[in-house]
Amino acid sequence: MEVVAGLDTCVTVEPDEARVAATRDRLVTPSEAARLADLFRLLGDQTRAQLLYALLEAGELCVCDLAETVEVSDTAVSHALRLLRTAGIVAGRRSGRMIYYRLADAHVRMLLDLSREHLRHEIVEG
Amino acid sequence: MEVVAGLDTCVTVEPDEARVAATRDRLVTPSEAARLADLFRLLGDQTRAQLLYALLEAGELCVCDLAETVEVSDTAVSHALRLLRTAGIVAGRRSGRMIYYRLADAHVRMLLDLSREHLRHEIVEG
DNA sequence: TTATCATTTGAGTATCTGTTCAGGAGTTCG
DNA sequence: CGAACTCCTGAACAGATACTCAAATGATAA
Repeated sequence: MEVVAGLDTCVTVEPDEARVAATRDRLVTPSEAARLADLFRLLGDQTRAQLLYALLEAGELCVCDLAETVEVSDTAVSHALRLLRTAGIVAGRRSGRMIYYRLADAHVRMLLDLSREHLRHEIVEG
Repeated sequence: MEVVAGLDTCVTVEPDEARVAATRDRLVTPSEAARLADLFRLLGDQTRAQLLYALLEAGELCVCDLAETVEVSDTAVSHALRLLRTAGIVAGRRSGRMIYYRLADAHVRMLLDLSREHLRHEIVEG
């Protein structure tokens, strides 16, 4: 806990190296953080978020109904769904000309639920 | 449930207008979705995610320790923290020259926890 | 005071991203 | 077959974004 010499960052105080090392051990690894960030980034777009919450409510919707619900173009929905599909967040089922999409990940469903509650409580509490 | 005429999208099948309208009623509003997307977007960056998970483990860390833990520049950490601080996700406490940051939102803490579990289970299950 | 340290801020820049547009692939029906 | 419909794909463009660098702020110590 003494002063450490010869480094370039805040080295004159105690909880430095030991604390950083201890935290880094239990921490998510950089690649885990990258994967988590990838997941959050997919939810972090208004169009995709609306699509996911629509699927959360309706269970299953085709692209054109999703486009109408969210009020964006079919093409934009299709691009958005491709990202979500590639990540395993949604899955599609073909029926004739239509493709019905649904949520395909229980954990994501929980994340959507939890954060919606977060928002509603936040509004109440101010 | 009959065929509806005179519209521009998939109108030849049943669950169209009624289903869209019903979904849209119970749905999060566009502005709610925007706020939720804003929240997720903040978590959707590797640097910020690592910072948040570091704070989740350590409880409280100063900027320079965060920079060392996450291995990015102090300036980049400061920019990242400003976004998180503005959104109310983290809060800072000044002590001398240092500013110690901590998680400031219980719901975000739950989101971080839940999604970390999601990742670890996903890896086990394939 | 001056010097040093921790953090912040603003500008500049390169990269990423979400949309639109035009066209293609797959399906159904006449 | 061809027409109509649903959906997907790729290119291109505008806007967002995350970093670096240089400079400023706030605090401690000599």
